[in-house]
Amino acid sequence: MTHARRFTVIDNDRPSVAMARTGDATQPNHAGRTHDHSYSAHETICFEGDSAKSIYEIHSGSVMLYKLLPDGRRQVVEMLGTGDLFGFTADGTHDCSAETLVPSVIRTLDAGRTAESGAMQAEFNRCLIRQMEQMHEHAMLLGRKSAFERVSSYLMKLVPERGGAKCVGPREGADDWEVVLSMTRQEIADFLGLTIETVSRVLSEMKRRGLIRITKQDRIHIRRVCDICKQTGYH
Amino acid sequence: MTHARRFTVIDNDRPSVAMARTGDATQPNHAGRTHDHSYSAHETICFEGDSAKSIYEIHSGSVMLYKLLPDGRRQVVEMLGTGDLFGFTADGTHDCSAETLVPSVIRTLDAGRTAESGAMQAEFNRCLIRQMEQMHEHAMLLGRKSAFERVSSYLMKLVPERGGAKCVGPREGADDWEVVLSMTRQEIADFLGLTIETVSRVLSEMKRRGLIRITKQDRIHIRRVCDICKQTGYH
DNA sequence: CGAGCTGTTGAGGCTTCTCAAAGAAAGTGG
DNA sequence: CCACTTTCTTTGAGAAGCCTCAACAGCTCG
Repeated sequence: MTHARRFTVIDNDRPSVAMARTGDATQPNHAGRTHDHSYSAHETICFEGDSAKSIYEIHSGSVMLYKLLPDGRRQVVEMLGTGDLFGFTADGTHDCSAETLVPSVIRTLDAGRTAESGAMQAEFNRCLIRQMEQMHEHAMLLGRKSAFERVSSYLMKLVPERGGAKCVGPREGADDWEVVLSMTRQEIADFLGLTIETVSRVLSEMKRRGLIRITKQDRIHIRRVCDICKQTGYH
Repeated sequence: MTHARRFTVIDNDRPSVAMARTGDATQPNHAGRTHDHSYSAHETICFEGDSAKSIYEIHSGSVMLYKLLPDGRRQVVEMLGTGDLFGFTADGTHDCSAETLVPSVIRTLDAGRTAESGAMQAEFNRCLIRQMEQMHEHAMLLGRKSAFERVSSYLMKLVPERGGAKCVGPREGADDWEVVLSMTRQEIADFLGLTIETVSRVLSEMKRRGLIRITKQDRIHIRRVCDICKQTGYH
């Protein structure tokens, strides 16, 4: 068996914080039934298995979606950012839990209403397609990449406009970059299908090789972006 | 390592089995711009990187989508069946290759046209949401399950109405079932993020434990479905 | 300043992979 | 219909990678 720290649903259970939140501007915007809701970092928006009454739009901030196995193994299946939608369901219940990574404003769209609007359908469609392509890429990472490649791929996701097909190539002069991690090591591990120790070891090894400097725990300075990119498995 | 080979596309406008499937958002309007093509087993429908001119609908049969790394590592990211759609793209090129697993009839929908129809958008979204939920589940499998759990999960996918949330439970009397594999060991391995040897070893181990009998290479008799289900990680 | 987290490092073990070879099954041509 | 080739599958032995367990270090906050 693989995998490490086990989560229990209890660990993540702090809905009261979210509920107690105040100052939510209720904006009648789209089809009439939307609310904006502010969350601080690491708050749960919805739980796997909850009956789904809404679709959520990330107005600002970022969110991770994850699933749990009964024994507590966790897999973070998606990382989403501003403009992304989540909470779609085929059968009326959410298949994932959703948790903020940073302070975020989440717009709640009434699920029944939204289906009526054609423009919104098209927007849903665009968003789902983009997310689906990311899932395909993530499946490749989880199924076929080494720990080193996984962490490298993760870092590259955090460097804007670099990596992948539409990479703009190294900047003139210095090709360094500082990424800010909004996830803990545990969350990164659960995203990459690794253990926390392995993530830590890979980062230490990168440090040893002079590829990165860890300035603060959540700040990683990449000496040359291209060097990390070459470790992602795509070169 | 890759099995990608191009075959000649045979034109064949055979009347459709799947047509009765649902209310036909797919059938009438854009009749000017759809074609049905017949493929035999293990033919490639489109390649990763191809410019995407169409969306495909599986009229009958089944299809796998896969991605390759430059060094030849392959990940099968989705398995699709009758009624499923694929070939959606965010940037104009296919992010996956698609290959039939069994003889299949594939309907080609002109990508430009389809965007106009609201009914079709809704159908696309339904399909994407279902596929997205499957991707989430697959990410869990790839990131967190052991080889034994992966193969068990795979077998359960092939037993109708069993496993997952909407499992109907064991039948009265015998709880056995024979599944027909439409994938080779290599394809199964690439789907499950394992090697062909590991898949083979797990199946042999299941045989040794009396959980299954392999009647032909592509036919597996499950002695008691519940026993396999208990090995999927969900119990 | 100590408690409580989060992250790092080490030693050892287990699962899965790699490499190699042999055994079935399926396709081919005489 | 049978030898032959090719492809697919199974099995074994050994290695590698990642995980588990355990202890320690560093940061944060009262």
